[in-house]
Amino acid sequence: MEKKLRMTHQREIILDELRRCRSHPTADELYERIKKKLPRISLATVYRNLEILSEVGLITKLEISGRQKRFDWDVQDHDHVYCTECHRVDNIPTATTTCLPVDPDQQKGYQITGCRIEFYGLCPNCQKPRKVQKFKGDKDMACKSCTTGLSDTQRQVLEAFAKSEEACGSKDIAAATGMESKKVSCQITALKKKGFVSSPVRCKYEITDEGKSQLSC
Amino acid sequence: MEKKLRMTHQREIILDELRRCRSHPTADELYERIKKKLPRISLATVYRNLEILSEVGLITKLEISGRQKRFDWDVQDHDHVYCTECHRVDNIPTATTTCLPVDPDQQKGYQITGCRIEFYGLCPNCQKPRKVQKFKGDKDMACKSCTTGLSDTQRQVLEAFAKSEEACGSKDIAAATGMESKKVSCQITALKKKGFVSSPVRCKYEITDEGKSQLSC
DNA sequence: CCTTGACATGCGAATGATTATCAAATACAT
DNA sequence: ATGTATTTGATAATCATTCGCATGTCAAGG
Ligand SMILES: [Mn+2]
Ligand SMILES: [Mn+2]
Ligand SMILES: [Zn+2]
Ligand SMILES: [Zn+2]
Repeated sequence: MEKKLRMTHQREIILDELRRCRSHPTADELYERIKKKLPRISLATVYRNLEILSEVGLITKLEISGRQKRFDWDVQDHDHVYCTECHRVDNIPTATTTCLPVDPDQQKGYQITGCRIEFYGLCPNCQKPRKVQKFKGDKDMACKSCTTGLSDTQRQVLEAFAKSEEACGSKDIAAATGMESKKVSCQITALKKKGFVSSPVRCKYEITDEGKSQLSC
Repeated sequence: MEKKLRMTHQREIILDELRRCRSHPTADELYERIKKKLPRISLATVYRNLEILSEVGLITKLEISGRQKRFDWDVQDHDHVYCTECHRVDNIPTATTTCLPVDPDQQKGYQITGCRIEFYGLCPNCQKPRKVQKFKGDKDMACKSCTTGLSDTQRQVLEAFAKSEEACGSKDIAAATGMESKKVSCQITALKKKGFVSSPVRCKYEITDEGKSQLSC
């Protein structure tokens, strides 16, 4: 009573496109590439087929911890590393399979059917001196606030404040600079710590004299 | 310049409640338990605090492949198994740490900072002859539809529909039966295929005469 | 006591990834 | 060629999680 698969054009292209990827694309990345060949394809179709193809074992679905699923044309059993900064995923050769910490089949009453090993760290790109760093929350900002200068982003935010006649919120700055408001509010917090902006009213901020002088450096 | 944490009542209760859990609850499960002590607490507060507590190392955040995050009061380094059927998560003692397949630090140019090992399989409960089975997609349902009868779960759902005056959605049934709504909607799909429920409007279902007669067997 | 300001909370709305729904199109066994 | 089960595209729904914001709390200092 297995339902049989049809080889539709879209299914073929999806498989083909994944196979010519050396990387481990997400459904969405694949969708973007496939749209060039099949402009009318739906994202749902991509998801559907990746699911089906992995069910029948033509491709592998990678479930990297807590993030987007990725897909692999390589159905051989192998492990992966992912970069905690840019989320890139690569294959990684593990020492030997005989070395796997697999305990006797029955553990805690579980009937174990598999094991996933994930390494994580920084990819070659992200090891380089921080450039387009992802936000890491307050910790990062604390570091930055130790330095005397202003990051490009902070300067941008501060300049937006300088242009404003009255105290304004993070949303206004976001609109003025085109930055994400999340990022903006982080920057505001940092600027506030440095004393370059102050908050006359809750959730509203304005540039301080210190901030103004900072800008003119 | 680290921001200092306050031990608020809700934070205390959240930590306390997690610590008295032998399991690895999700934020939502914890929220449900905590609501009994703090009925006015917000789910966002639970999330926020679990995040903060794990950041400062008082608890551990588990990122089990592709599903809900779970939390662990135990900050010792240890591995986990999860059941592919019911998604329960348990600790699992691995043979010896010396046996980990950790290759030399530099692999593929990655600077590896960690490794996660996840075992999966069937928990003791789910090894028993299928009872409260999780959805497995159409394949499973096709099988079920070959059988003449109704599973316990399906009967439960169908009974809930029988009690309803008007067409209702999976959420309503979930509420009425106390089942997960995801599970419910799978059951509805199966029931629809069997012709025991029909969909007068998108996303709303009602019991059919066939369904009613099925119930009276 | 009465302010302040940093930190926290509750609420609701937003987000992002994925899945479900359903009418219309299509593949493919007969 | 035809009937029908499968598949598609478009879109709405779902689910877990996070964000924005007004409000609340509390320790420290007038
Ligand atoms: Mn791979
Ligand atoms: Mn544990
Ligand atoms: Zn990277
Ligand atoms: Zn189980």
